Amino acid sequence: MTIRTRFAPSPTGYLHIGGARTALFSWLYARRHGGAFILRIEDTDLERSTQESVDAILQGMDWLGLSHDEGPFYQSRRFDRYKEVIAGMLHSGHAYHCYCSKERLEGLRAEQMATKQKPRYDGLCRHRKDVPAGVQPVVRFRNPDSGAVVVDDRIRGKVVFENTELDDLIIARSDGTPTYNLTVVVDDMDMRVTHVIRGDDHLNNTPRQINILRALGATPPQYAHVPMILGADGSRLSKRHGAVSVMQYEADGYLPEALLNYLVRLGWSHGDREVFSLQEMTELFDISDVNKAASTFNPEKLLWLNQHYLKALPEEDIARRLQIYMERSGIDAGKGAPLVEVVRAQRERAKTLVELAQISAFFYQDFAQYDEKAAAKSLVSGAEKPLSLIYEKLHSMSGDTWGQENIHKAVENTGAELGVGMGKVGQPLRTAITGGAPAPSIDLTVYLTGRERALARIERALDFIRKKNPA
RNA sequence: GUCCCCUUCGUCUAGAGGCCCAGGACACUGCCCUUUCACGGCGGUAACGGGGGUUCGAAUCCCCCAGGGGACGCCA
Repeated sequence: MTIRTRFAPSPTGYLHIGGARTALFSWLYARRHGGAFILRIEDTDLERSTQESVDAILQGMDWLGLSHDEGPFYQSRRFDRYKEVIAGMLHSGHAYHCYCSKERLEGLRAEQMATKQKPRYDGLCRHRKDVPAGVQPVVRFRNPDSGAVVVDDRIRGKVVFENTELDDLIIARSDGTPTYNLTVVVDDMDMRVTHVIRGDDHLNNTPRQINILRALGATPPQYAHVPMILGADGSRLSKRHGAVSVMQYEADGYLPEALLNYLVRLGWSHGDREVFSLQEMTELFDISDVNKAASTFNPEKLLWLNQHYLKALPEEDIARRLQIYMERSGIDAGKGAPLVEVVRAQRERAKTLVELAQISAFFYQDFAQYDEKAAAKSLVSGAEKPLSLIYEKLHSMSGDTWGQENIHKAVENTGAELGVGMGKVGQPLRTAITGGAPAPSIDLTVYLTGRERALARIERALDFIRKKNPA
């Protein structure tokens, strides 16, 4: 039997971290077994579903590289099918019309809570023969009232629910539209989904869904409920814990490789291994190796992985991506050293692409002002001589002598001629060129900045020193 | 409140009765490398929620408690 998994988000917001991880697990499981990964948009709640959310989810999946084989299917376009199923259930007696008002239901709930009972529908309309006038009824599933349902979960093991704990849930609203518990069941059945991998907030829905499936004469799929991802304070991950939208991470300069790697390690592991490419996780991942306990989202580790990939991926690849971030911050990387060379020189100094763009900006455009600390430390009166001398040496270099090695010699000679250490030359020069930003070795930094730009920066530094220390 | 689930360093986790006075990773931290910032190398601090069993022996099995999370909607 071919493995078929699905990711079924409801388009009421962006693709968040938790959703991305369940999507990843489903995707990995399907890929691992040469199966199919289905994308389904659960938009039966017409009030809350939006096209923007659909787009955001699609965009997030695309950025992560979690490609689907079938879909996206929209539940809102399958209403006829659901109506057909509901009619059948009504006909067979597995469902019935309920005319109870919302007020009665609310009262019932309040009463049950007050007497410390689990709130549930009392079944008043189960055997109702009359049809109250002027009331648009909902449709309820007639849940078995005895026995138990065993959910044999691939992650949790066997979980038993007594049918007496379950009530008759609404499968169609009074306006005739179907609800979640009916649509998932029908779709998973129609789409021949073999493994339902989803958040464990759905574990409690599972016995109801199994009952509906049985009423429909279908065989329930395999279930795997993955634990939730919590924020640092132990509560459900939300906006106040920082970024939760997958695309926010893209905006912040994270690499999808890093996010995927971080996510897969949340609740899953393979020995002591920490780094996995998508290819590697596909080979190693198994749903039954997923942990049962919820895990806390840790931004620092994500950052570490991001830096790891910034260092490990091919430099041309990083350069190509960096280009986009340079453009976003208004830096024209066309005017100056090839971006690949800058990436090679700078990448171990940044944790995100945004940061990499920031610390590399000085190669392509003048900085607004010096870093205060750096200027106070190195752009002092004693730096005037070394700067003037290195200026002359650099100035005398022409297009074909302008190279890292010659610059290195020039810096060395400047120090030697003035009888001072490398620090007395290198430090001021560094600040003059970079303004105080983190940078590679001084010769490489000067070289990549380019002759004209470097000379202009030294002049600027000399001006700065003279203004601060009038003769 | 009721039902369901969970519980190893601050965090992610390894561990499926002796290999564990508990291993790896992030973070933190000491030293080394480095006349910037980083990278890197070598160390360090730090955990089996509590209580009962079972067993020659328990982080691993059983029970109870506590704590946390989830569900209880004409949301998904």
